[in-house]
Amino acid sequence: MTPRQIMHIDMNAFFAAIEQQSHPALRGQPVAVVGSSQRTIILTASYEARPFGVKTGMTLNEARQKCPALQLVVANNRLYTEISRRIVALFHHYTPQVQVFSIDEAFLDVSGSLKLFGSAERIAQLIKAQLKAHFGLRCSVGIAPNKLLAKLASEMQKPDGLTLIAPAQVAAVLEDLPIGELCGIGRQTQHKLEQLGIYTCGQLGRFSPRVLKSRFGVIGERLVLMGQGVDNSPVVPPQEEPEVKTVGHSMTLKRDLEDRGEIARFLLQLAEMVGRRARRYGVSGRTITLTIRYADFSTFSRQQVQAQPVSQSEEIYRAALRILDRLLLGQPVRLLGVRLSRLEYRTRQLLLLPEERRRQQLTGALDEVNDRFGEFTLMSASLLGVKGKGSHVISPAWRPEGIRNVGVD
DNA sequence: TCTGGGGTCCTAGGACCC
DNA sequence: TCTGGGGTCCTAGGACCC
Repeated sequence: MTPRQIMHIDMNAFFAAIEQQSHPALRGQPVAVVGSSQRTIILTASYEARPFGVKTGMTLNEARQKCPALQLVVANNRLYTEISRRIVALFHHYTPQVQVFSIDEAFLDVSGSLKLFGSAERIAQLIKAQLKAHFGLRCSVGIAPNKLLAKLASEMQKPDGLTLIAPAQVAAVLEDLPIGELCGIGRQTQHKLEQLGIYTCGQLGRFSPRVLKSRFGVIGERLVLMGQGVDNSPVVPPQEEPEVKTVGHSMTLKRDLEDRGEIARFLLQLAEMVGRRARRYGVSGRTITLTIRYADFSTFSRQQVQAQPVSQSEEIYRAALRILDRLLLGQPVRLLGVRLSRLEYRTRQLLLLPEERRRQQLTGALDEVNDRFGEFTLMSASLLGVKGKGSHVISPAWRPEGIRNVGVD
């Protein structure tokens, strides 16, 4: 069996680069894209800002301290989404096997396209040239026999990189590579592995799967394979991706709240956002989860199962409120979240009572107006007292459609 | 002005049933 | 007074990704 040729494409400083393209004055400047709310963080830093130490996840204060000349730009989600869609369309010129991994990352299986275009490297060069010509954007490309290694390869050269890992090079590349470099091994797992004396992928690949399984459960066996660079997971195009399993929204409040009435109004806002998206997907769900983060950042959640699946904002709101009513709040609340899960995709229109159907139709019309004119153009009366819109910032992890599928099968 | 927001998957314990 | 077990559903938390 000939090895697959998998490509991972990572747009370099995607949001910041787009802003620099649309605002020439920002070109060559240290730029950071941030959310619109007050308690936001750095979403993306341009390559001019990175040498100062400005990084994703930083607070604005910290970033400004490190780089006083930093230009802050509020994220323009619609623009990023549109450009992402056009870039994915460009990828489809080279293969139908495109997996959108996030708004700025994709996997391409080009194994079937080599005869047409010559080689994977050639395809990468063509894509890079087109991204530069059409969008003025750079990317880092990794080419390898599987997704795990392609992703690793694309990380190796930034910005504007093109890195190949041929099957014969895999063992040498991994031997001394720190385990934390692999997608799927985060800080906690890295720390636990290090306690076992495992620091490099080479060591991980030689470790006993049985011992790791006893410590890590199912992923233990996978970890050894990852250390060996083995990953048979396919590139999954959007139409084959599994259905979304949960729909939720959360928001960090402008200031910490103690008043239950105020908290309830934000819950209504979140329930409305969740309900509207659920209805747009055509789903309803039986489980509603309320998440609370206290001022000290400790976070917990409580859930409630409904007798029937729901998608109406009001029902979601009432469930969230019932959960809140049972809680004794120990501290001021910093963040609120509402999530709908155990989703069902059947819309059982025929089973509805006439009254319920009328209400659904009304909600549908409300959704349509909101979709066209933006969040909260129309809303329940009790929401009118809430100042400001939902910030609705998307992160680079946002995807145009479908859901993420990390993992090594 | 310390620390966003959207997801998936796994685990562990308890309730409950046969 | 003894201390089975398998299965499912539910809950809460934590690790991971961008």
